[in-house]
Amino acid sequence: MSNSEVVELPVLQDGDAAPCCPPITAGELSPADAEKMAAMFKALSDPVRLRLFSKIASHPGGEACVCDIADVGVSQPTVSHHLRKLREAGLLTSERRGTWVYYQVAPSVVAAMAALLDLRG
Amino acid sequence: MSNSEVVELPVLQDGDAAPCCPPITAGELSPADAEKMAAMFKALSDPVRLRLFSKIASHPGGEACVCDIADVGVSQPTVSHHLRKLREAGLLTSERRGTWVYYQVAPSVVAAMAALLDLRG
DNA sequence: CACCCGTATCGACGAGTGTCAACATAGACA
DNA sequence: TGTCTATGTTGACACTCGTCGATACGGGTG
Repeated sequence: MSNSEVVELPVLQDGDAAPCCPPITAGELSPADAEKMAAMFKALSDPVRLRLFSKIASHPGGEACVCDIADVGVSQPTVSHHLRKLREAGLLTSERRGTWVYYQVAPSVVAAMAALLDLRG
Repeated sequence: MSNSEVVELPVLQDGDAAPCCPPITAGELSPADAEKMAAMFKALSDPVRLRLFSKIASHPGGEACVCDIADVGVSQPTVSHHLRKLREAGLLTSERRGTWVYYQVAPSVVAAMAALLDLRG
């Protein structure tokens, strides 16, 4: 349940505070960078995953129990499936505390997302 | 070839200078907003599309002829297919000038993308 | 007009994705 | 130990997606 078995953590987490890829307008994306960025976007390209992610991100501390966010109109296994995808993409981390499992937004991701969506024009 | 037949232009272009959706950390995303945002992310969730988009975005004026960007390792019909997807997602616009077709990055998208990717963790 | 070049569309194929019901696993508690 | 609750995993299904070759369209140029 910890994240130790996650094979690859793409994008935004390479060092600690620097994004993996140059700005998209700075020049042609290398195939490798394109692959990493696409993986991140892909993880966010499903409405259910987006709602799960926003529910977690908008919780105090950027963390939430599965039981608090599971109401998105799909079955429980499907919720679990989507949370796994987000975790494998490096956007979430998970931690079991007693009976419940808590998901947290990976640190550097929040700011990047907020900046994208809060941007005026 | 003009964009007049595009059925829906999602995200980031509703008014002119305001994004369609609230910041992801501001609260739970509504199902409708999640759908719109997911459509945008989906358009960017393919490495080939990402490279095409970055090639156009990094060209002077944010515009490029297809012939200048077509070298991404896939066949010409596939390039055309991906450019259409980006256009249908509202991320690009296209215009025919004589023999060649030019694609431009939709205005508000550039800044948002750059902000996301240029952000320091 | 005929020809060539740049780009879009069509049809088909294999691979991947979202979803569910059924089952498995892990803690809490009696 | 046994049972209940919360979550993850498995297997199957329909559907979508990325890709290509073949073909069509549109505009120069001869």
